[in-house]
Amino acid sequence: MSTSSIEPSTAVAPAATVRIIASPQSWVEGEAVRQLEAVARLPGMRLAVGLPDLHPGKGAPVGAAFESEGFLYPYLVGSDIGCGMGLWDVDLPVRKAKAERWAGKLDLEGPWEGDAEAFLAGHGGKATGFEAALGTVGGGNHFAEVQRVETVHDARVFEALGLREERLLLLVHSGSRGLGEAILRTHVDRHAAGGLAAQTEEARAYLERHDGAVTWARANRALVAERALQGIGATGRRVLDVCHNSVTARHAEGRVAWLHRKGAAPWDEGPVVIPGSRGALSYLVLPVGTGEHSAHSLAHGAGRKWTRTAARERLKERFTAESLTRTVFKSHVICEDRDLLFEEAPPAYKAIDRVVTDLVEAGLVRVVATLAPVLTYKTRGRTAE
DNA sequence: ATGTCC
Repeated sequence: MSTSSIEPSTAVAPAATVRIIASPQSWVEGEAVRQLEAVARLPGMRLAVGLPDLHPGKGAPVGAAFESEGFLYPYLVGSDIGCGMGLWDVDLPVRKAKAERWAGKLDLEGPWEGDAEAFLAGHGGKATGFEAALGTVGGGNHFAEVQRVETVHDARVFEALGLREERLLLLVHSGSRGLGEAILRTHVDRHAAGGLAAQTEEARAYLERHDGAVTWARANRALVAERALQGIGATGRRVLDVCHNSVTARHAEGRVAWLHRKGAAPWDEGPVVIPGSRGALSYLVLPVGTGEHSAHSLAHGAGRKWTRTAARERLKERFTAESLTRTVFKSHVICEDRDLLFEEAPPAYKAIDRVVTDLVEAGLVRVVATLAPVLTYKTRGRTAE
């Protein structure tokens, strides 16, 4: 056995530890693994973790967390800085749900009538020039969804969160809209996918804008929730709000590690919701154990199984658009963009149950409750022929 | 993902 040979490449830049937390049943595309390994070779990278929703992204994979030292990488966070999930406890019993009536009333895309700058200030944010978009849900996989409790698995934690089985919930998935995109573009214009030395003025400036986008995105989810609640004639209380696209400093043993999350929920900020696709359950989970193994991160959703193009092609043969506006839970989907309806259909995503089971078996979470959709808002506009 | 390609 030889112990002396060193790969020339590792002698120059030792690759980070690469770890994928997924059972064989959680199929992970080869391209996503290649992307994870490529990230692991970036200067300063120490740990690259793929979560069970790992799938290929634009250059860097989604459903992953990366820890580096000395350098940070805006490109790994991506353009939707601050994107995440907020959950509201709705002051309305399930039996009062009027999905069809509500469906006609909701508008989460038109400009908000109120004072966006003041709303942002109330949530600790400063004006950025993007306030016209505050309170709009955005496109792609973003949504606002009224939910009901399907099953409570951990009554003690469920009750400690002030939740009640008979009450409706509201889950909002949205981000920083044009703001995060503009911040990343400024970086990419100069550095492409390259990183920033952590001690530089440029890194400091990026982090300041990044943190502003995280605050903006959180305020945005709060305003989307406020508009949705107003639309259904209810009030609500924010139960949790977590961001799954960010870079944050972690201080340990006198060193600073830069924790990048790209489609990875935090393990260290209390309970999180891992949403299923619109036709599947969402999971309210409590992080447990130690987060070291998973870079203090969790899966952020089911994870795409088919590309948007493939989903359109395959699903248009199997389903009508009309049939996709109803789910197996008898819930409604407001999605007047026909292509998006196919792109976001449940079969385009992995099975959320398996993704969550993988997290449970990895000792990362305990399931508190499952949540079923009642009414999902995707989009009203853009009716593509 | 994106005041998204006019």
